[in-house]
Amino acid sequence: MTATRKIEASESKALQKGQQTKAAIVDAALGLATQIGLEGLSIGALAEVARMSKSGVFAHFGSREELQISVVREYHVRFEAEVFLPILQVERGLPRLRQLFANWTKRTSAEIDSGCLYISGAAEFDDRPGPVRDALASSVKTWLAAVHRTVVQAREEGHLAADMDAEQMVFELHGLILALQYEARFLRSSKSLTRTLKGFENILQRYGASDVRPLIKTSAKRTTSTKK
Amino acid sequence: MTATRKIEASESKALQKGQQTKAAIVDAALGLATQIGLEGLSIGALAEVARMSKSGVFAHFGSREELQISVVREYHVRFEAEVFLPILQVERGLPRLRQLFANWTKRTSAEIDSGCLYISGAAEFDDRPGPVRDALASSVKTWLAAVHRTVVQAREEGHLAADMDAEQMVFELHGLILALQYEARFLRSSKSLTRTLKGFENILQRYGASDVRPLIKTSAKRTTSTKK
DNA sequence: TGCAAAATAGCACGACCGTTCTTTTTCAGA
DNA sequence: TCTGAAAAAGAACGGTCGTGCTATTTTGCA
Repeated sequence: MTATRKIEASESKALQKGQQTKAAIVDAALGLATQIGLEGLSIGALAEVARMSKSGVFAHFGSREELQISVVREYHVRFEAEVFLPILQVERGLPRLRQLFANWTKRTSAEIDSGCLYISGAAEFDDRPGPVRDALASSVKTWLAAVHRTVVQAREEGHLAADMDAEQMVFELHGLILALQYEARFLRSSKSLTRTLKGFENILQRYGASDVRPLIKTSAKRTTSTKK
Repeated sequence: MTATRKIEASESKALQKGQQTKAAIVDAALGLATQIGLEGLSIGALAEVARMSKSGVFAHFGSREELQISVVREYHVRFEAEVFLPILQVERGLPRLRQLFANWTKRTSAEIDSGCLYISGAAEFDDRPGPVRDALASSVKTWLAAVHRTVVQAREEGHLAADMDAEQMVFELHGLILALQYEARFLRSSKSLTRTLKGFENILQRYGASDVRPLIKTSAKRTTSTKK
């Protein structure tokens, strides 16, 4: 009893300290991975950035693969916190969908210099099965499902056409983001952001957005749904 | 003079033989690169596939970078031959644009197993300057310019709205292809092809295509004109 | 057929990789 | 302050990498 409590206490304290530096390592690893890719992420380079020894870094993960998975998980948390969670405070329907795409676009634009793990990771692991790929795909699917839910809500609120295809719309929105990343980051095209925003308005119009405005502000006409 | 001719003759013969095996190496390298990426392409693995020694392979290129560039160039040639050149025999305007996108989609679909160098390469080299990146970007820009030209022609033929934004349309088409590749190859979604074709029709309608035919229902290869 | 030259092979190098094992340092709790 | 465990460092391993250098084989023409 007493012995057990003692061990637990020391463990929890030690874990706190250990995971603190581990978090710092993951933070540095995330920076490296978004720049040179998950595959290019090496423990030696990471140790140099983190100002630690190779084995010191390695001990926190046990394998390179586990390190990569930790990076993916951390990216997921940050992506969610930056893009998804804030939109929950915007009223359901078209306003929230607009804010979602605005956040998504903003994040992707900010990543033109750093790189998006969901995109570079997909290219690296698209035919490389394993837990890293699984973690990546799981995160992306979670996000796309959230986008889909937001679209469906907008339809339910009557802000989109009742017979519109939500999955199709998500596919097209995803395409805009991918094109933004590709043309801005790889082709260094400066017009990509404008094209993306314009494409979003086109899609909204296509799917019968009742209120097609280029900007986000003001309130929607109806907050209650007319049709399910 | 005689010496010159002799040297030239022997060189041309030797070059024929040399470049013959070199072509075989590049062919094998292309297969490897589309699977594991340009960065993952190693001379050792390539030598094994080509059933040659490492140094035997290496001698043909002088550096790994030169090998990568050769692969990019070969990919460009094949892409052009498969996607671009055939559409020149279709009448200008909307029919040709339709055929272009059909070929593009077809190629991308076929590459779900093998991988598209223009997409994986972009992710790998988006912030890695150098001749490989230049070769990749140059090829992609050439292709996108061809797409743009085809769109402009369709507008000039009166098949698209006179005031439509050609660059914007190309951007959105590119997004569809990228989403197709991403969702089919990485997320293993079976609906991607249908979504891409539907998205194409949406875009055509958006930009005022005078002849909006659904590509999905009519499986027959009914082109508006086989020869013009 | 002989011969130069091209094509290919063999080999070794330094560098970096992930990983393991051992030793040292750090640090919280009694 | 002492102590034992956790954290970090150090060193070494087998492996692969790209790339030179040197032989050997193959090739095409006089």
